[in-house]
Amino acid sequence: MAYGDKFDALAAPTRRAVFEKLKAGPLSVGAIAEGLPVSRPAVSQHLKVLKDAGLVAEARAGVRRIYRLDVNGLAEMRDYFDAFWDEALDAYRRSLDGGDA
Amino acid sequence: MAYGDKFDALAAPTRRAVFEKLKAGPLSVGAIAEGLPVSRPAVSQHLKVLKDAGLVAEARAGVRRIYRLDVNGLAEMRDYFDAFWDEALDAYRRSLDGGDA
DNA sequence: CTTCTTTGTAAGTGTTGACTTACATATTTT
DNA sequence: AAAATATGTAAGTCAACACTTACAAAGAAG
Repeated sequence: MAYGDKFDALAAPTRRAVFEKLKAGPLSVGAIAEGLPVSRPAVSQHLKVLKDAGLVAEARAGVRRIYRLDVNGLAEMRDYFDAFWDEALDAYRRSLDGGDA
Repeated sequence: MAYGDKFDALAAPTRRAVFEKLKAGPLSVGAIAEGLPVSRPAVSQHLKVLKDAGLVAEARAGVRRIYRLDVNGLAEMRDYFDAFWDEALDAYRRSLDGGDA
């Protein structure tokens, strides 16, 4: 739920690959694992991390599980960056103002 | 230089703490380490990772080294998110259009 | 109901990396 | 030039974690 978990989740390259595959649209676990250089269980584990971090969501369809990006989680990260950006620029402006007056 | 390194760099909690401290403005290594629950050399190592990732920059001032946020690196991450966001929304819209027509 | 498909989970392994202490280096100060 | 300050680097340790294979579960299909 915290953005820290999201950064953590996106740190591992394979997990980022999984994440980026879902950018094109919802996919089953098998479809995600296809083409990736790791085993299918590994993909399952990565999906669990991404899901716990709130970056992907899951829907059951028969025996398959369809994963998709979680728009709320994405928005949280974007907001974090926007806020960070604002604060950093703010501090920079302040340093110019009162820097050596 | 790739955004992957940036995600990597921001994955470790202590390193994120270092990063966030610099949000308020440039600081020396000692000042950054102050209050953090790790040794000063650990902070030096974290700063190296952040610098290699292009997230912070360094300036020498006498015997001290002043670290500050690297605005270009921040912009790269923001751009990555913006692009990701756009692509994801695009795919979502396409799925609504041709989904079951 | 048995079989096949799709997925999650358990257990084990090897590597990475975050951290520590000890030391080297460079600049300021006296 | 000697002492003190501020930092980077080397070496070693310990835990976390990404990955594997083997197994369990649950629904689809024959």
